[in-house]
Amino acid sequence: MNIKDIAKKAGVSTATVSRALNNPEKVKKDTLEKVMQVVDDNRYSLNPFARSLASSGRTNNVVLVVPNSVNPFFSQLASGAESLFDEYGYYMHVYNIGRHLRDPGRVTEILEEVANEGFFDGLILSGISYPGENSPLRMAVLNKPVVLIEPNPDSRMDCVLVDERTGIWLAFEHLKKKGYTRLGLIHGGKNLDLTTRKMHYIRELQEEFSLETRPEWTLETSYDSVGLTYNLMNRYLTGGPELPDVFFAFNDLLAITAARALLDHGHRIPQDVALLGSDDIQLARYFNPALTTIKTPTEDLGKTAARILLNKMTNPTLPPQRIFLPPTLIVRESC
Amino acid sequence: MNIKDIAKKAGVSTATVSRALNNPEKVKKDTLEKVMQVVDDNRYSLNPFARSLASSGRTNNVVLVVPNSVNPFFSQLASGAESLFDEYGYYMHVYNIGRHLRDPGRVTEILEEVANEGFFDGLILSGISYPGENSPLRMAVLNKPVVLIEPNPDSRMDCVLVDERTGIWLAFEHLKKKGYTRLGLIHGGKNLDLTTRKMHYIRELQEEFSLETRPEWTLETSYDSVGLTYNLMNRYLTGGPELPDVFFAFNDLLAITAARALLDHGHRIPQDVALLGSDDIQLARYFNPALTTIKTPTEDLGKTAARILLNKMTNPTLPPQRIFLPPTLIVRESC
DNA sequence: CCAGGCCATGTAAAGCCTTACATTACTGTT
DNA sequence: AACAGTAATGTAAGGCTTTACATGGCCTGG
Repeated sequence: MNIKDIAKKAGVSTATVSRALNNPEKVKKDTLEKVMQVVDDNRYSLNPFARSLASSGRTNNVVLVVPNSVNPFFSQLASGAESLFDEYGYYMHVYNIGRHLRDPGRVTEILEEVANEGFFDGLILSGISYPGENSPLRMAVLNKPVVLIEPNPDSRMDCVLVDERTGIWLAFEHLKKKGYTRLGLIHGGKNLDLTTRKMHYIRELQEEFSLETRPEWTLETSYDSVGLTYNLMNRYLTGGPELPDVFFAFNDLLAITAARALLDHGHRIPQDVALLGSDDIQLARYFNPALTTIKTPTEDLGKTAARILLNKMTNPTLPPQRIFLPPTLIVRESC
Repeated sequence: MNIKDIAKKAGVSTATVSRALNNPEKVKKDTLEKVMQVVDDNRYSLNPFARSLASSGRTNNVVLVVPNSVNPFFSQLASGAESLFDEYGYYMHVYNIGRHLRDPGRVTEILEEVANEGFFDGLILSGISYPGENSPLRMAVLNKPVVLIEPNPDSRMDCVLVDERTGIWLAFEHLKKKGYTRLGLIHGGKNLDLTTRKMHYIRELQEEFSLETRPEWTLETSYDSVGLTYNLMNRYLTGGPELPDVFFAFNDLLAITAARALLDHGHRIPQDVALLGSDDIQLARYFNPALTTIKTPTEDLGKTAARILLNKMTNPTLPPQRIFLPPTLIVRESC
């Protein structure tokens, strides 16, 4: 069933059917009704591929790629971006690359395929380290506007990032003021971008605030699985190890699960061990104890990326920009 | 830049270029290299619309429509579905209909447009009440396989649902055993499907378990905004009202925010007021106090829906099925 | 040395729509 | 009644790829 069939049945030309469906106001009322009748009777709808092909390919879709859709951080980011896209008549879809994150080759491959499928006008890549300048991805994707959120800032692309270093600086200042000196670290995987970046800044800054770290106080768990995180924390604590003054968890999800394990082992927070999170996900505030955390302006991150992409889509020749958003420290109960 | 240009530059036919790009193994090595060189030099990629048009429209994309992507419930559901799609080589994108949920007309419109864009092979609709038999959506969507999660079960479509009634039954049994008789309710909006459904079952069952409800114990907040929920709870509690024995929150997010408000007003949980949630989102277990909740087999819901859709996509003539998944009661600290 | 078969490649039709331009049908004016 | 001008509709080209079938080259075995 295609537009020709409909045209024949309605006794009009294909052009008229096309107009009836796309610009009803351009068709006389009688004709319109006649056509629509046939369309409805046959439950017909235009073939989207032919449509986009013929009309040179606008889709009104954009996609947001996230590394872990279960982390509320990315939901919030998505929510921010979406609100803007929605306002401008775009449909935002999110694609989660999660389970392949440990395999950079596969990530590139997937992105490339998604890009090739290409049923969208623009792309936002969030929290994913971007394969270098000449990667096939880059080429595949380059025909469409792309903006990056929060990766390494050294590429030549549009990106919006948060200044993690000052986030950590702020947090450390707070720790020092409160008199903490022994710093535990909880991250979710040694080889992941997020981890290495934060680690880097920590090393850079710890001396300035006289914070001591130790291998036995730095815990490797998982960004994907809170279950795993809890178990690892649990096992660690069962040994009754000597604890640091404060644990810095690399995201709030980690912080919350760690908190629970700490609590379950009878450690009070913050009296016995303090806890510092990162991100300020929505629930951070409602958790008990409420989380002290380095707030990433999550919604803003999404909105800003969306704004850039929106510009880029209407005007593809715009030069790339790089926007830094400032983190803040939210002091609550846990630290 | 199209396949013809590439073909010309490489001195081969379009068919060869097409093969080089889609089935490299069908092309002699020399030729392949020559073609790929030109492709790379020109950063060329096949036009996805023409591609899908020519190959009669397979895209390897599926979309999952959710009503609220910020609720971890749906993230988990998505995660379940995705794991299966991934296994079978499909890319799952999620579309959040969130901010339009209060306007059913708009919801239909959006779904219809998304369906018309139609760059996917199948669709899962979750937690959204489905516009009746003859709605335009139905027609728009009907060309592709659709499966429904968790809506009203009376349509003629594939759907997977959880038996909410027995969930509530189990919970009420527990409440009775524990000696609670005064039941508070926290929902997120009077006119929403989820609310009316649960309300219905509650009314049906409360007598059997001698649970008293009262207008002043039933609180209307918001499923979308935990901030709003907290504020409303806060305001409510500030009056120092007489509290029920136990609050049943219609989802865990509500439960957690309510808990926080309760705690902030000095009510101990469960000693002063107990709290019962619904869904069993991941964090429910880690919250302090750990949430007693009616567990929806969330991942399974997603997986099952995915499985049905997968079948339906390969064999569109399959008759519609309806699968019920059982909820269970997870007793933890809050009740 | 030739028939038969396979491999690599080419040719061209098919897939379905949009839209510039051409044509026809009307309306209202003079 | 004729004409101008506008509104409605039709014609057909163009958008880009896939793929069935055709072709030609080369190899193998008899």
